[in-house]
Amino acid sequence: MTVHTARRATMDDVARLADVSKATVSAVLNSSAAVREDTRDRVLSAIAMLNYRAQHAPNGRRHAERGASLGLIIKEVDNPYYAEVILGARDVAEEYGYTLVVASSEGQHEVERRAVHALRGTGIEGLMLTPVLDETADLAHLFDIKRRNIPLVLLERVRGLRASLVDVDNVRASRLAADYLIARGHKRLAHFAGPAYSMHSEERVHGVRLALAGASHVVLTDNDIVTAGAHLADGYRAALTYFGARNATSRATGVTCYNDLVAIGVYRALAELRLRVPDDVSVIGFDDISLAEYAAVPLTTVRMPKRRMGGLAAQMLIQQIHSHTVLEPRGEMLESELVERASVATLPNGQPAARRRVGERS
Amino acid sequence: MTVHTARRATMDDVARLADVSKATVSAVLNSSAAVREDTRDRVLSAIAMLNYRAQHAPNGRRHAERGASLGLIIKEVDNPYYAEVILGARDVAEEYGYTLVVASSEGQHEVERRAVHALRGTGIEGLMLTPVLDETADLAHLFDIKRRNIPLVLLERVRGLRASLVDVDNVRASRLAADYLIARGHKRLAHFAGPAYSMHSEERVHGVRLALAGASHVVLTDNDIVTAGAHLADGYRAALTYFGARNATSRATGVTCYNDLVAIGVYRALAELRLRVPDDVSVIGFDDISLAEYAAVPLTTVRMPKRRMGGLAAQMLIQQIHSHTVLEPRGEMLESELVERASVATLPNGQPAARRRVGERS
DNA sequence: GTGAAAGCGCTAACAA
DNA sequence: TTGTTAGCGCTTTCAC
Repeated sequence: MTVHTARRATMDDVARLADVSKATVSAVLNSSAAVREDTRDRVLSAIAMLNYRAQHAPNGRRHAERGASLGLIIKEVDNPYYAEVILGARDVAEEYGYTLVVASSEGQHEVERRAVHALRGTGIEGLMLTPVLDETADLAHLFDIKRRNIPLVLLERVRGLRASLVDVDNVRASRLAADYLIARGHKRLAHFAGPAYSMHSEERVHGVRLALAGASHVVLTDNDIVTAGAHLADGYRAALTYFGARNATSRATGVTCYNDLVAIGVYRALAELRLRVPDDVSVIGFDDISLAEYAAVPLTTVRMPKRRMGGLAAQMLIQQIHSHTVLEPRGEMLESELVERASVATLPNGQPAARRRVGERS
Repeated sequence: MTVHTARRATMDDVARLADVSKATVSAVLNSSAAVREDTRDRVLSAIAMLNYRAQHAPNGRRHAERGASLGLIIKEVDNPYYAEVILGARDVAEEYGYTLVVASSEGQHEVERRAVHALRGTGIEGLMLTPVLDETADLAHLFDIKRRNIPLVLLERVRGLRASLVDVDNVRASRLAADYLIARGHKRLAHFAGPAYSMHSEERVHGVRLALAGASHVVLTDNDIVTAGAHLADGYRAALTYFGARNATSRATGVTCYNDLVAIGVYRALAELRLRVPDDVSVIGFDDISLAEYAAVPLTTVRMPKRRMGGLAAQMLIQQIHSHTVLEPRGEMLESELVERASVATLPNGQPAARRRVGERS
């Protein structure tokens, strides 16, 4: 009975079938005017009949009324770090009446590209982005955003793209974590690094290397920098391999990790290998997710100002949105600090632990 | 110099300022046709001048081309449970070429309402939702979705709304967790419950009560059901209060928790109170987030099929979207299972632990 | 390469 | 309560 047209049903189709005008259909859809019961029903069943779904209308009042939204693209859904960033952005967004919608690239460049495209299509007012950086990185979709003058804030630097940025000096933060281990008397270090698509991971590795460069009596070979990843299982596997293949004289006594999740994974591997934290191995994490405080051995870590990063990014984005002129890109570097807990031991010749801050403006 | 109009600049404004036609502006924005270098530049600087940002066009080809998206509204950003659900939904969405965009209500009904509204406005093709249920729950925005025939899948039942559903029988799952404790010889139980806005929390409390009803020799007073929440800190605080105020004879020897996060929070409180898991207190979580396996004492818990829930929801949603007819709402109940790890002790008269499954179809 | 004009699917104003 | 008509801002022919 039904005539199957290839195209999607339109409001006109519904109006025709229900034998009313488009205006009436619009009215029942939006409750914008009173419609008699039976007319309403006719319209509704016509909608059901045709499986009609409204498209978009770029129209006067209504267009402004509908809740505006801000987009955020992250790289890992199952990473509490991003959860905190989201929360920070969300709070500010809500405060200004925006709904925050988030998508994740899961570290895949192509997915990021499509997400940007899709989000752009959904009519968000502005976009925050933690970019995926791989060697093949094609930035076309980002230049597209710039060309269209869509407000944009980056949460990790992209070389060659002039855009607002909120970030932390990861080199410095990571370096001072390694320095902390060195100051505690550790002579042999290791670093469990993050995923390849992360500029932050690169920076953190670099920070560790810088610390070592300033301490000639401390050892860290290329084999002591092991690629783990961003998750619990990554740290677990990497540590199992690293410590499983080494004895007390050939392994590091202190390790820094890409993030807290990796550190907790390392914990587990250590436990299985009957190595105690911090007696046998000292561990430092990164990010300071809430879990760090809840670990059996509370984790010493570098605190990232996650909520502030998200909040500030949203703030800057909204500022761009509200501006009547094009704003100059702005770069904000936030500070991090070392949080001392119980996962680092002071070795015989080390300086005793004392609260110290990392990355403060002198 | 600039004349400030209240309204947002339109394509016409840009065209006029650049002294070209709208068609040309459209061409440079979409790279849909070749435009001479200098014309392009004129257009681009006109865009910058006016801070023009494109609005939406509900148009022929282009409209279909732009990446389609699916919406998902969750209740807690910083809960790994949802991260897994998202991942499941995301995988299926990607498989079918959709981008998943997620928003969070953070348990607030009003925020949910606005998120639904905003997402609807962004032109998503369908919506998945974990509804906030509070006493004042106004369902208008959900009926709105139905009225507009926007494909919808619920991830928690809403009374009075006929819509597709993916869920787990939480009463049963929770009940069997309590049964497990009873079978291990525990005579006094407690339950650390979740947030008020969660139907699942209610169901889990109910499940515990049912288990108790079938075991007259086991004690659980109203005081043994304590409202904690959904996070680490909630479990920590609740357990500190509960166990801090009781001695060995007046406290539970086995507790079940709303979720794993609460359980890990309970762990910490117990450690501070010098109570050991499972020697002094046995703990069961809920959800089986990956952290459960990584806890110092691996956590026994009820595994929710999180990824499958998300994946199935997306599947059902896409099916509705692709359908040329309106589909009947479909309800899928998924199965959960008890995962035995190390956090439950068998008491003198209890049956020894043995792998057992919860909620299997006989 | 570029512009004029027609049209997209929708909402809004007003008359009936 | 309903239909007519006139837009909304954008894309897309199709001449030139």
